[in-house]
Amino acid sequence: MRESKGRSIIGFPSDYVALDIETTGLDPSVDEIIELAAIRVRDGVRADTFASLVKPRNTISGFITELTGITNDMVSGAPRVESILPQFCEFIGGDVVVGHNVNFDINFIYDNLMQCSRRVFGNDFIDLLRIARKTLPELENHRLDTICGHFAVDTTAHHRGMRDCDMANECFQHYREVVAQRFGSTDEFIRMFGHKVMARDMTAAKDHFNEEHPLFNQVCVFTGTLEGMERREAMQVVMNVGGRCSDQITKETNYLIVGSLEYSSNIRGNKSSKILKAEKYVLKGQDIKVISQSTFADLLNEQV
DNA sequence: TCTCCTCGAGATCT
DNA sequence: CTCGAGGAGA
Repeated sequence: MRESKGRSIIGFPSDYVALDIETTGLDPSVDEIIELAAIRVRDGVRADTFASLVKPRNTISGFITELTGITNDMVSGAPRVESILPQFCEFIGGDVVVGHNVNFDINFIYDNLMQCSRRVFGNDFIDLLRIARKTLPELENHRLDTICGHFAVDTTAHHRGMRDCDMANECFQHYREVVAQRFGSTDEFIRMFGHKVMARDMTAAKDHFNEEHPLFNQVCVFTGTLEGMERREAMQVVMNVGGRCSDQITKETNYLIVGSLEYSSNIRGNKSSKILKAEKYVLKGQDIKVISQSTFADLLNEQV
């Protein structure tokens, strides 16, 4: 299904189409499009727009009217999807499509276009939700209105097509700046996206260390899932006290910090390969300390 | 060291 | 769906 769908990509082009649709529900196989909206951007500025209500075959539920403000009266004189969707797609052309959780919109467009025109919608797309999660991990959630709140973007008339389109597009501009600020540059962000954070890529946030700290110059390896903190954060803390991080047990390893292994697929409470490897090295006389997360926390807080 | 795989957890869209 | 963690194999 959806064989010729475009690919989800990460990027910050200056030419693209931002879009948003409203529907009668969440499921593309049973629900219908009731509004289409798009903004064509050229050289980073809004060049043209497209907006239209769409008349569905079934009536719009009270819940959806409450949510979007779109009533059955409003769509009674609107075009059917089979007549307006091809125009919409013509407006989009071959552009990269941008939107918040745009995969949702793409699926509705793909299925409807296939059904009424036997054509595929193969445009590549940039899902701003992915960029938001990577860029603003500290937010409590990554719903569009929450992100707009963070960037002080106006959310008046939220859940109408053109407004959501504008909101997402404004957020896109903000991501550019935040990404450049937090990752050095958009190019660096794109390069790192989707790659595991390797221990060797970590750098300390300062260059002066207390050489008496128990983790100073100690090589630390993590296994399992930590509680209340991501592995990346933990590695950062180690770096910041002058320690070093590695992804695998070697002759250089000093500490193995063990998180919870119960969520891991092929482990199921058993020992991970890193633990087994560490125990082998210990038998050969190497001094690897296998410690729990709480012991790790104690070491960090130790004042010398 | 690198790429590709599996699995479970956790969100977001209307 | 996307992501992180760990594993297998080259």
